[in-house]
Amino acid sequence: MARLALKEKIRRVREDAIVSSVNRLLAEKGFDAMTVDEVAADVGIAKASLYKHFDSKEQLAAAAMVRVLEHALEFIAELERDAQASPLAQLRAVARWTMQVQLAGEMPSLPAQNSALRSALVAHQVYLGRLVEVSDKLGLWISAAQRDGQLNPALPPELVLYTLFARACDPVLALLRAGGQYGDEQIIEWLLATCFDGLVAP
Amino acid sequence: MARLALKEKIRRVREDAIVSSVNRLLAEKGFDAMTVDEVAADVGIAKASLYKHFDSKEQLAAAAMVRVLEHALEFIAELERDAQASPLAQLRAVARWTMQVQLAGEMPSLPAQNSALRSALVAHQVYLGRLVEVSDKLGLWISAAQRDGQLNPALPPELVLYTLFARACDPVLALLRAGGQYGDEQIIEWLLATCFDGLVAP
DNA sequence: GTCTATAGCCAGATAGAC
DNA sequence: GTCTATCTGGCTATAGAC
Repeated sequence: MARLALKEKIRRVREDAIVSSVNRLLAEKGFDAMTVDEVAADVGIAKASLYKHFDSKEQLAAAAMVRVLEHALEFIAELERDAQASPLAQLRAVARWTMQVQLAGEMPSLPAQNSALRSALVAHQVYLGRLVEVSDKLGLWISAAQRDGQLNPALPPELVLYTLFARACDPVLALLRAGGQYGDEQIIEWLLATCFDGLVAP
Repeated sequence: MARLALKEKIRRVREDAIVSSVNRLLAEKGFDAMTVDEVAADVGIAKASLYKHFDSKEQLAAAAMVRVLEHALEFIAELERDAQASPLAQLRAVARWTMQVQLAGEMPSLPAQNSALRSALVAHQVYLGRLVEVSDKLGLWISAAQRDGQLNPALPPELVLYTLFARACDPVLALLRAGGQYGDEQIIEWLLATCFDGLVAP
């Protein structure tokens, strides 16, 4: 029994290291440019060993997405402890968090059009489950903020949700940073402003 | 002389057909998923003939981008004829146009992270020239709108420019359409609203 | 310039020994 | 489960006849 548990622990640690490498490489180069050889080299194991843990490149990407979603759920759970904050403030905090993750080079970037990847993701029960959890949590805040008159009630809640998700992989972040003129915090504040308050004058 | 001009005309028509196919395929599947074989089959010529016109897959993509930028410049030129319109209205019109192009399946989608493609693009003089032209035209309107107090003057003009470019390939558009509940015009109006006025209540 | 046929390469996945 | 070595398929690009 103890030996089985130990092996299981070792397996989890190894898979955690794999997912960390995948997560970083996905953030750096994107799904298509990332190769399984690179992942194996980065982890420091042979490619064949990788395939003992994950069946395909798509499964690797799914595992990375699951990790990100679980981190998001942890962050959301922390926010929920503060019952004082308004729903709008909570949504802004989540958006800020996603931008910080992106600037830290830890947000996997998956092509929306890769069909093999898409079908693997929609068939991935764990991924789907986490995605629904996050969507439900955010959906509650969105509805509340619209009832309170903080968010524009004319917008469908799904539009608000998709917009927040899209800001998590907004290319504007990387473009502004590439300019090199502004600090990360300044960039995030500006993007939050354009996301929630728009481009027009206040 | 006449024969040379005729051959030149034929060449242009053929290359125009090629670029049309590339443009559509890039919009449908993206750069990585598009294969040169598909392009050749779509145009109805052999792959080797394709390579007589364009040196590489990257050059094909660049040609498609040049065409889109030239269409944008034409649209901007039309807008400039209406001296009555405010700079903000002009920018909204441009943003609406990019979304219409996207929904029509005519907006090429290039991965931001493909390095071979990026280096080919930054070395492509015609592409760079058109990109600068569009940026300059929009930059004038952005500055004017900020002076008028229509656009938030606290935002750097480049941030506004990047934000408009990003809306031209916003995944939210496709997500909302995939839901199937709303018409294209409705979707565009909502996205324009979130882009310029933000998510918060008016 | 157009075609058929193929070179050359690379990346995902696997066989089989240990 | 880990490794080395290899298979396999698909893709970009080109050779060479016409």
